[in-house]
Amino acid sequence: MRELSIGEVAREAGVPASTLRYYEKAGLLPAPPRRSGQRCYSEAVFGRINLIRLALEAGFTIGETRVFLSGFSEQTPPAARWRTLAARKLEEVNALMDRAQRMKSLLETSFRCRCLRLEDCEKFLRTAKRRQGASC
Amino acid sequence: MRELSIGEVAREAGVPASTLRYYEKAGLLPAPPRRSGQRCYSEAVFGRINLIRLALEAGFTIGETRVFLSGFSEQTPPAARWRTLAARKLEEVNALMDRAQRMKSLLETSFRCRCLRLEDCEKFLRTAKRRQGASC
DNA sequence: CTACGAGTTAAAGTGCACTTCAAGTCAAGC
DNA sequence: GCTTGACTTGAAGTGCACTTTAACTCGTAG
Repeated sequence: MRELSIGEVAREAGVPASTLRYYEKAGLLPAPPRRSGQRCYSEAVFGRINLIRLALEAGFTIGETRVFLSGFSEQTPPAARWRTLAARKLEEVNALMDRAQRMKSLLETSFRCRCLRLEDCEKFLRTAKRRQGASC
Repeated sequence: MRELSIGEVAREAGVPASTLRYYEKAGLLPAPPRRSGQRCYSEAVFGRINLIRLALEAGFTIGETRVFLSGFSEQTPPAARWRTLAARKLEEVNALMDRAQRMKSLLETSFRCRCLRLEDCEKFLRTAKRRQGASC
């Protein structure tokens, strides 16, 4: 299997080397073996990096992402702690999608309509807050 | 129209008073008239606060939110700058929803399946990254 | 008159996710 | 042997969105 320096991993993954070191110190990336002091990665690291980026971009903190990842690497069935986190995060992700959807509606509507006063769009907002589909 | 102190607004809107002052200094909330030095809000402030929270929760920065709000309050047709921002942000919101959807799929799948090794789920991830619906 | 709670300000502090810096190590090329 | 470039470390710095602090002013109740 191909062996990669931190610079190569950084280039291919599109993540700064400093970030990879940071993830390692934070416990998100396992410390790879060293060749004369330098990190020597296998290609498997890319999958791990993708998981980390996905989790962080979905709103996980570093600490939560660590638990999330540990849930995958344990040999035992998913730890209760991980399942709890996953369930809670699923709700958060749902809430995030809700907000994003509302913002999206608001942006799209504001392209179509020509509210001259903020108040009008606040009315839209109040409607959009609970159910979407109001006209402005 | 009802006049409200910063404390009342804070309580009813569920936002700390310090945050309202911060929004004012940042140019997100218009400075309300003062009664013997103290801020005297009208109920209209709640709509504005809702807009701000929605924008921030959808990933707008403070600066972007300021432009976004100014687009609504101008008497002229939407400023070009605002339309540009809105278009760009619409794309970002779409990307955010994409990532959230992938994270959601990943979380839901990891509830259903029992990956014993991280690698298996990385395979899922790679599939999920482009199109969703892979089985683990 | 005094005490109190709620408000005011500028300025400093916080937590997160990185990023940059300073000083040093290492292998390869000239 | 010396230089170069990529790497190493711990520590300090950055940007954002607040939050806390310190010292102060008000209006009202007792």
